[in-house]
Amino acid sequence: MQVVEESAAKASGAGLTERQSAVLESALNLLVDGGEKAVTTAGVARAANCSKESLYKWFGDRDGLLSAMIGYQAGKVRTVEVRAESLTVEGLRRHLSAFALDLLDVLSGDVSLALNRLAIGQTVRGERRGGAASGGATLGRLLEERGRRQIGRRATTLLEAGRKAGLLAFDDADEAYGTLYGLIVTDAHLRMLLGEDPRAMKKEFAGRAERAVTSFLTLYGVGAMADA
Amino acid sequence: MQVVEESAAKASGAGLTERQSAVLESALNLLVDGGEKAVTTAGVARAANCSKESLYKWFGDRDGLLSAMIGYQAGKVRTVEVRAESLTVEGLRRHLSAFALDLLDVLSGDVSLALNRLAIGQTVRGERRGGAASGGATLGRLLEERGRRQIGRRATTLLEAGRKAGLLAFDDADEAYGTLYGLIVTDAHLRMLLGEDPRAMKKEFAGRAERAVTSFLTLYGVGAMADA
DNA sequence: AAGCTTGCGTACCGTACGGTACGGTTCGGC
DNA sequence: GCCGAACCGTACCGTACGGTACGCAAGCTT
Repeated sequence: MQVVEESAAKASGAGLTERQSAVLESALNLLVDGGEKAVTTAGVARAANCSKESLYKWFGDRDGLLSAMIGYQAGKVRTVEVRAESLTVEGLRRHLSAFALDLLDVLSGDVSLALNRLAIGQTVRGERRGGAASGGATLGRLLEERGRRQIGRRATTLLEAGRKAGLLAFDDADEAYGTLYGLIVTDAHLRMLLGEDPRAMKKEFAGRAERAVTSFLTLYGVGAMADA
Repeated sequence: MQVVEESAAKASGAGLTERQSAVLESALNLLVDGGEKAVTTAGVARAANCSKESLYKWFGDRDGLLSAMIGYQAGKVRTVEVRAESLTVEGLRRHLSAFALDLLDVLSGDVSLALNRLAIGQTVRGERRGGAASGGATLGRLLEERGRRQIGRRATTLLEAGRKAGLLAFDDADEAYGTLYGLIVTDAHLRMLLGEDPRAMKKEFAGRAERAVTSFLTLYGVGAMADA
């Protein structure tokens, strides 16, 4: 039994045909420059040259579509695993700076901002609205799991490597990561979510990243690390 | 010419009668436990026992109503000016801790979270949607001006006082404040915006504030400040 | 007491959107 | 060459909401 559907299809996300991925891509574009209200079922269908009926067949629901959009986008972000061996002072600093820049780049991305706005807009009082199609995971949680946690893992492994190499000192890796995150991002993310122009902020990213890393090393670096 | 309207009316906000303030209060309650979609003109009218016609007469528009809600709530937050004279080492630390706790309390408040979600939900790609009634200020900008900046001023004056007393060392007060903000808040605000239960996080606020202040003093404190 | 303003309650209209149904078309399999 | 599945395009339905209009009661001003 030769299953064509499996050989030809299956893009990045979990069990999505190419067609469906293309549709989600269109939907994301729509979301990016129109906000949530621009993502109407008719609008997506028109933009993607597909029928509403297919949308409902594939995603079940408008909420299902939104969830799929988040899942799809999150699936595209692959965090580069850092090879932590042979970590030198300068190497750690470089890796931290690279991480800081990557983090700022991700957070300031058009799609990321749009999806965060979407998820936040759906959120109500600690509970989330709208039942997602695939198993009850909600948009906010989804975004947190697939985005934040994912990128956090990369950072914590880096920090652990630094500690193991005797370059960093901390008790709780998550706490240290929290500090690093705060130093890097401060309120930039929220300001962008509220509408501040990301392009204007991107110019400051390099300096911001450097300062954050320097401060972080001052706080958690061992010995002469801070001066590196 | 004895103007009754002025003697009897005018609550906290700019030119709002008591009745209107009461209506806005109802609307805020509605927003807090229903999200933006719960704030319908009919719903607000019903909750506040007023007519839709009055709503439109007073606020002109649904967007005007939303703007008024933000302005009203922002008007209620009065930041306590710190008397910066006679600043001691311990005093500075206490003030910083108090600020940190206040900040976390404000950001985790139900109304604050709801309004931030509202403003973020209205935001699209650097521009803001929906023309506010009063002069074109938009929701995101409004929230930023009246909330963030306001509370930021309190912090920067405190930091300036610390520097003048020779307890802190920094070049740019805003930059130092940014660092302080990041250390205190990290990603807690965003997590709450995405639906994390604020009550669960509030338990960690005290410890979080202390750690943040200690770190901040390590970075910017002069001499033995950090050990205070 | 008459008149006017204010504002409540309700009914109403237009529109936009989520969701469904149906006819027509393309494409792979027999 | 025929069949069925998938899918497009569109038309359709119900509902919900923003915004407006009208009728009517309460509280002033004169």
